[in-house]
Amino acid sequence: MDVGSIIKRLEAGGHKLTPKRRAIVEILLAEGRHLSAKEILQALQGKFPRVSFDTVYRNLHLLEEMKLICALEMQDGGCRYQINLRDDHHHHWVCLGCGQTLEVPECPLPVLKKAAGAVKFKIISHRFEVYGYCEGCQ
Amino acid sequence: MDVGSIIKRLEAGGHKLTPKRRAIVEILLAEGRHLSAKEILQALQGKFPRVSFDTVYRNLHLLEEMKLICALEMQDGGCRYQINLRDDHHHHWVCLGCGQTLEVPECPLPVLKKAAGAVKFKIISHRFEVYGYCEGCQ
DNA sequence: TATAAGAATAAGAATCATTCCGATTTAAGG
DNA sequence: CCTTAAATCGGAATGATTCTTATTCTTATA
Ligand SMILES: [Mn+2]
Ligand SMILES: [Mn+2]
Ligand SMILES: [Zn+2]
Ligand SMILES: [Zn+2]
Repeated sequence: MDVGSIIKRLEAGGHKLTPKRRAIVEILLAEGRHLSAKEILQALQGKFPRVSFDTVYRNLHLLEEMKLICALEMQDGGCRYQINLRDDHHHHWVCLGCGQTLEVPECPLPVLKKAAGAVKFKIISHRFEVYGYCEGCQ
Repeated sequence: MDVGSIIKRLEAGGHKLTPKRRAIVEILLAEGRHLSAKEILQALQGKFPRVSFDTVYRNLHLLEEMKLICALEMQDGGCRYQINLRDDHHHHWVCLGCGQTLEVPECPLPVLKKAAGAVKFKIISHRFEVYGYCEGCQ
């Protein structure tokens, strides 16, 4: 993922390319790890001292909708965001030490659905995250 | 699960049996479905008009630690609580309509760990919930 | 280049679940 | 009954996220 292809996909979706929007993407690309909304705001304030939380969240929601970033729900309920390296639906192992993530090879839902068998339940959404420490942080 | 066996386990754990603690257990048993902290507080205020949120959360956390209740994390980030019908670790299908829950037969984690194979990652915790509509609510 | 329309933003208030605090009360054992 | 740690109260504080209104950009089109 690079700035160019992300911008291309934003434009294809009919969204404006504003300086703050571009900067948020650049910050996420430059950092490589998952960042909280607050961290993104602080990084953004380097270039734009008057930027607001509202702008950060609005853009994060947009980028998430377009599947350009992954939103990771943390143990404490907060969210962290990172550039999406894949196009398909997937989950993460999240390192609580360094913030690195590993991607879970397969979503466990299909297997469970098969196991549930007869159970009639219309699935709307699901969440699955694993928290711990990567090799380097143990 | 009945009040008696829950009280027995609280006492075995060295915890006092206070009127509010007992009432919270009774409310969860009587309702059968998962309740938010606010709903529990409101029900509790029927008997104890001056009870506080602090008391509700303190007791819910205690009951959860003792595995007497399950805390379900909802889509919106809030939590709901219900009497734990099983002693082992498990997850839930949560009906967004009626609040009913179905228990997932198996935790997907062991299978994933095997699939991950060589990955060295010290797991601290994980979350897995499925949201949707049960047969009656579809 | 000028204009218009809609998208995006700023600033700060509001929300809402949850936690924290210091003062007071209470359950349970001896 | 006494003692003491545990539990509670009342309300303030927290912190992430959302909302509101006025204002400013972007982009397309004339
Ligand atoms: Mn990912
Ligand atoms: Mn359960
Ligand atoms: Zn999945
Ligand atoms: Zn599990």
